Amino acid sequence: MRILIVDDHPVIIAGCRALFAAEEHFEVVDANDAASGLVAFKAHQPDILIIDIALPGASGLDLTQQILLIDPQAKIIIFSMNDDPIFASRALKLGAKGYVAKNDNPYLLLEAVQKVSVGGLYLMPQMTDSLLLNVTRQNADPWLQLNSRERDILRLIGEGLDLKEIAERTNVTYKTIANSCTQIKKKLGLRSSSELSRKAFEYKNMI
Amino acid sequence: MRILIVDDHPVIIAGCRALFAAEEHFEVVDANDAASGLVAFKAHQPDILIIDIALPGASGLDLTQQILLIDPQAKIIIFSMNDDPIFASRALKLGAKGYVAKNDNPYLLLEAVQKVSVGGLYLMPQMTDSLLLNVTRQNADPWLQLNSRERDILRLIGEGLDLKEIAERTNVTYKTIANSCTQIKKKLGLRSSSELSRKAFEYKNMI
DNA sequence: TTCACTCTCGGGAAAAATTCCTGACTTAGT
DNA sequence: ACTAAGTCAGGAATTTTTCCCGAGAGTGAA
Repeated sequence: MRILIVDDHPVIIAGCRALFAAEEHFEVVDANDAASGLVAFKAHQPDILIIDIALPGASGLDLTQQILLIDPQAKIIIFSMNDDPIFASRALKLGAKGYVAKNDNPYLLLEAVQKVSVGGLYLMPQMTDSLLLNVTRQNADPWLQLNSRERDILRLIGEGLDLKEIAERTNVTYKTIANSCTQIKKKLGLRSSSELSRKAFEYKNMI
Repeated sequence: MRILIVDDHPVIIAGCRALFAAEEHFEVVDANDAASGLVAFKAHQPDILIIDIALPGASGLDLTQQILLIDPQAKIIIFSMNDDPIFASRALKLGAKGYVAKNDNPYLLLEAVQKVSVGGLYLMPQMTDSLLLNVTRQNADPWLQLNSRERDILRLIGEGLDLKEIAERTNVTYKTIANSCTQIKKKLGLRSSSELSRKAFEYKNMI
């Protein structure tokens, strides 16, 4: 079974390689950003992909979407620093087949690979509960309440632009942006623009 | 030679173990937060410590200080996600003997261990230049310009408190906090409270 | 002690950002 | 064509932030 690991931290790749080296029948290839990940996917036709979210440039979730456009059957496991279940939820919605957080036992990654390789889904145990809760109440993911312009603004805030710069960039008035920000804060339940800015940064790979 | 690795991501520890397993004469022990790192330090008396910065609870820089209080000769290498030279600068000032970023070749870590074990210092190549620049101009590290209350405020902002909450917590007026924030922004060259909040969060392990 | 200096704390007023309310305009559905 | 819904933006009120200033505490030297 061929596994493609996409991660910008070589030591993580080394850790994964060590994990799979202990097992039989695994062949590992790697890439360290989304662009070369896509190239490696086409070149090596891996059975399973293990993709980090926070990559330089395009995020691992972007890469996931690109790969699923090429091969809707691709088996992708997201392996991320972030243990917020909202990331797992987003990843699964995009079509990933598994989610494992890096601060958990790497053995879970092996479990995930085995489960996903036979067509299953895999989620870290502690994620399933909160995720099920989210699924039962409709729209517990507040990010989905944002419209496309609000999402654009959020992304630009995440990149560090201030409202004036965003207004210029998007060719709308400062007032409009300010009003939209008020909306965004309301929808996401944030109390200040500082909190907004921090969330935008924290979740920029997901927006 | 005994090495203690302190990192909250098991896969990183696995990567490091794989790295050292390929060499002779290394014995690796690990811990996954600052508290158990300190315990492991006392228990195993390692020759070299490899410490992550972003640990849950107390940061790796806190742990570095604690360990150096116990043994000023301890040989500590900081191994962090963060490639901002200001972290390296801070780490060395605190008494760490080396700094390697995780997004670089793990082989550098081996180099660092070898250099530090014989009493040297080790810095990633791309850090030395900007660090030397910082040393030549005095006080290029703007964080040092902050007084202790400003630092407190910055830390509380990093924890997500707003100015009113900080005022209550520290028993000073909202006005005073607001004025101090203005000062902090000026000293650090930040343009908005959003930027301040984000920096406070990003650098909270360093303040 | 007394003077000079510095630092901390916080008030007042001006400036800037944010919010709430509103209306004009566009687009889609019936 | 007529509602319904969504987008854009202005006015006015409100809140936050800045700038300037002064009172008081602490320090050190003559």
